[in-house]
Amino acid sequence: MALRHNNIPDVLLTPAEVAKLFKVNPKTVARWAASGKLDSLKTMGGHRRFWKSDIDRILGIKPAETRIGQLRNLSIFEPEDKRR
Amino acid sequence: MALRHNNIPDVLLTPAEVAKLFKVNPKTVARWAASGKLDSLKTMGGHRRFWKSDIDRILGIKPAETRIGQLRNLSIFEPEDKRR
DNA sequence: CCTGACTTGGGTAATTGGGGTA
DNA sequence: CCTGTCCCAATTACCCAAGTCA
Repeated sequence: MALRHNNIPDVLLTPAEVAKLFKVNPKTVARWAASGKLDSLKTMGGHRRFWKSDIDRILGIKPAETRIGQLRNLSIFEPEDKRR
Repeated sequence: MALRHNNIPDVLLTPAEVAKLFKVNPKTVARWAASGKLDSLKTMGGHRRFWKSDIDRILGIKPAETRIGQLRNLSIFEPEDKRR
């Protein structure tokens, strides 16, 4: 799994990041989400975030790892006595 | 294990942890709390902590799919109207 | 030519990110 | 080192008009 500098895997992507991957306008990505073509969740402020696993699967880059699987691997979900 | 106001066992997350989960800046999480969009409590030093169950729910993760969620699924911790 | 479905781009308001500071 | 707060620029959401095409 791709790890960031802080050892936390990238799970969500911003509209701009998705747009760069597909080489489309960020506005187009928003329309994909609005029309249900691409699943997304929203921040408390209403901005969209996309599941990296969805994007990877669509791009055919990686054998899809489930969203839950990715989240489970986050260190903050480990038992507190085994952190760090 | 921290107990929430409704006596349901829960886990607390720091602003940085919540920020990573939502792929936003920690300062954004602080704004959510300051504006009442996200429930939080404050440590004795004035720093915020967030309820993991809140984050899970917003992210669209079913309780059964998380560690703490497994505990919450015990019927004795479930609200009457939601027991199964 | 007209029509309906769809896509694209502009304008505006709101949210977010990053710097500086405490 | 992490966080809270303020400021300002960048990003995004949403609405709506203009354009495309069958």
